[in-house]
Amino acid sequence: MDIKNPLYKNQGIHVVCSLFTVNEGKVRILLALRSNEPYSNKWMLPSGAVYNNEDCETAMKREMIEKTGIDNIYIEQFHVFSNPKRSPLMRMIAIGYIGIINSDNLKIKKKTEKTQNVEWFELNDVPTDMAYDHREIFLKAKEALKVKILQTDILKTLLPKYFTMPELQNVYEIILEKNFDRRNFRKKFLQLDLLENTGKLQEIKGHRPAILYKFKENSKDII
Amino acid sequence: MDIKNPLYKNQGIHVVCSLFTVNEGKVRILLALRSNEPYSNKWMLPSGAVYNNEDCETAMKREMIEKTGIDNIYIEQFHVFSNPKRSPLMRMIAIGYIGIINSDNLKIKKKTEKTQNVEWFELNDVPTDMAYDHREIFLKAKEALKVKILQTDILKTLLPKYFTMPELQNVYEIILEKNFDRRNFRKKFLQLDLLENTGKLQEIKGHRPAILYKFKENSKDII
DNA sequence: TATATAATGTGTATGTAATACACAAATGGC
DNA sequence: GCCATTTGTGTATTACATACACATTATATA
Repeated sequence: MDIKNPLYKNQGIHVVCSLFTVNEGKVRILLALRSNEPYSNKWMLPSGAVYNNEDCETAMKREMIEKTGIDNIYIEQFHVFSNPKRSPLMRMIAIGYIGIINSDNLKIKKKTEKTQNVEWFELNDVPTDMAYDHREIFLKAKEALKVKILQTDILKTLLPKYFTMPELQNVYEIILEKNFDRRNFRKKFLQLDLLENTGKLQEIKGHRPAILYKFKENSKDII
Repeated sequence: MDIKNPLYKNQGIHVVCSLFTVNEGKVRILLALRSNEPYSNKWMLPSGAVYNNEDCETAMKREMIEKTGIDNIYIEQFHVFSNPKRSPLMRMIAIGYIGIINSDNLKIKKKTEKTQNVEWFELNDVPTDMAYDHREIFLKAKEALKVKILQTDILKTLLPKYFTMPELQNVYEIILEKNFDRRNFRKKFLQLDLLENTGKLQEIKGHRPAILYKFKENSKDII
């Protein structure tokens, strides 16, 4: 970071995103591989500095497009990380964001000069030795996601357009780290009146295919 | 703010606290009167700059002691305010905190050079033309308090040591901005097994006095 | 074509919590 | 002693959460 650049001279404010998606029934998070020091060759959460002419949300979306090529994500701040030693070079606080995107909308743009080497990791496969305090940020984001999946309608953003009931249940079980009874889960979800049976079936071999559901248009929040 | 001071040169990070308490059955918030420009003579939420050798929580507690003389508060961050125009002099982001203190613990220290003119306002009497974007921060803090009163045990910190069931219900009704049935509220709260009947009665004239309750030692969170 | 395999889909009974609602009891003031 | 005011209590109904077992639909294979 060039601290002479007047856009963020001595600014010390970073935004950092834990971007979640679901695809092939797995919950995944996007990481970027560092190519420079410090923490060269370590994985990190996509992040960047806030310019003085933008708010943090704008900065976070701009950084995501620049560094990962991913556009049109839903983001929400969840925690500020401000340990004075969290960055070895200079004092940097980080505004932590949760990002949500569904895998249908996932079109990674062309690489540019700023684009980093990014990859989706299953939640269980996230490396433990990440750059900076990003491991801590990731763990706290997972906790924030638990709350949000129960209290908001981010689920609609997270899931692909069509999904089966077992897939939906699986996403809940992975995020909340607990298991549900299949019959009760289905009953509860259907009576929330959020889902629409598309009449179509999953294409799968070897056993009975599941019904494909989608979210109703204009369905209200879960709460 | 002296931007040459190396402790927070060009730092641009503020912490700001919405400190709540309950006394005489009323929910109140602490405001400070500005004596300097900008916004001279307007009320503001207690706030201050984060030094480079401390995290935000430490800075918030230090500022509260310095500016208001109030020590030993429970604080929790709830939102970052980062509109580039929120402060007219320079780019300042604000980490918003909710603070909770019970009125028994409220010993305001002696005035010092830095101490501001502070006052407790009932939630309904908070002035609408506050300094900076502090009105917006206050409104968002009230919303965050609604969530926290339902999902955490801040209630124990908020209330004085002894309180009556109608007082408790009143705090809930003010914060959540809705009314409860007296019988059901009491039943629900007692079955949570958080309260202890002290056997004492409220001292009041003109009608039946209410029983004084206190929180049980080591009682678990409400959730 | 009959059977096995592997998953999905469905219904009912029970317990627990939320809601709705009306009257009796304790104090102070007159 | 009676009134005014506010607190304290119980019960019936409804909605939601939990526990649990068997039938159905598809493919694979003998």
